[in-house]
Amino acid sequence: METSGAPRRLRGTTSWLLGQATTHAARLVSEALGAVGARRYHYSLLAALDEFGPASQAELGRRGGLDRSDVVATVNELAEKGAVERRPDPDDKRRNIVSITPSGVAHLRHLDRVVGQAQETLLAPLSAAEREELVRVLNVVLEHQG
Amino acid sequence: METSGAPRRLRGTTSWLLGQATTHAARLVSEALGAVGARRYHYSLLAALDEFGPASQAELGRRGGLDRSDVVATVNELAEKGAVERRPDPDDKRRNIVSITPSGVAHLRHLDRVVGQAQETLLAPLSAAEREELVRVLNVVLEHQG
DNA sequence: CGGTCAACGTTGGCCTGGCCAACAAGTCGG
DNA sequence: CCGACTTGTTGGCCAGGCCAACGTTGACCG
Repeated sequence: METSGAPRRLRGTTSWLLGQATTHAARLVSEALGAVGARRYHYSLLAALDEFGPASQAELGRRGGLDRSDVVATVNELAEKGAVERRPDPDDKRRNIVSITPSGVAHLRHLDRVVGQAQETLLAPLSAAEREELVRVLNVVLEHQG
Repeated sequence: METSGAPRRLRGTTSWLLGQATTHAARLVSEALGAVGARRYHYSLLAALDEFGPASQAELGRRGGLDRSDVVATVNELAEKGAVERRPDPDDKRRNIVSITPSGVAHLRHLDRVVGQAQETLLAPLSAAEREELVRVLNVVLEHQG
């Protein structure tokens, strides 16, 4: 075994790097959202509605990778805020149709700015080119996974 | 406001991208570790010991960003497995000195491979150059944050 | 020397995020 | 009409990250 002298640079391992970076980024975003009284799920759900339009809760869950049960809670909270409207689907009595309200859109815009700012501080040390490359690479990774 | 017609590409937002990528990466690593009965903390702590040598629990916590209380639990579990040894510090009765055992080193090597494999599947769609660049950029970001 | 403050290990608890199981109500294909 | 499936909902589990408190011990300063 060559575990004798020099300390190994596990920290330099990509996997660990990823772990560090991910937790860091996740915390930044969560904190930013928490500061304005929102959670990740709120943002995810509002964004999905804004992007793809009204949908049933199950469909919303599929869009954002949320569990059905979590969609219930999130829609409840957003509905209380008036950011979202939940009404029964006349064509399928099992379903609720969830749609974003104008107030919800405004709220989403706000969250957009907040999250964008968090990302700004995170990526501060990177040049414009590096950021672009990072975004591109991350997109590749994500799309590949489905 | 130009929020009229076309759906916006929120998903393309870097912040959201980061969110997606982070959760995805975190899950991959956690699953890989869980498959061999380990957790993030175990890996983190073993790596810190292997890299920097024996230390008190508080010091270990600082190295890996773990809370003191979590270090206690993790050391307990690792000690039961025989991967780690905890003995009182003769020079400072407040402290315990935690050191990694040969078996622990072997265990760590195993975890290294497991985590590396997870990362391999994550980064599969990337070219060697892209991976290098990704690692470099992530390092920059992390170092900048401290 | 005594007293004060800080660090240590430990216990216990909280909140969040992600997940799963079960259920009743509803839909749909055969 | 019957079985298989979907939907919304409730309840619960486990992990991760954090914080508060406590008793013990050490360092420092008057």
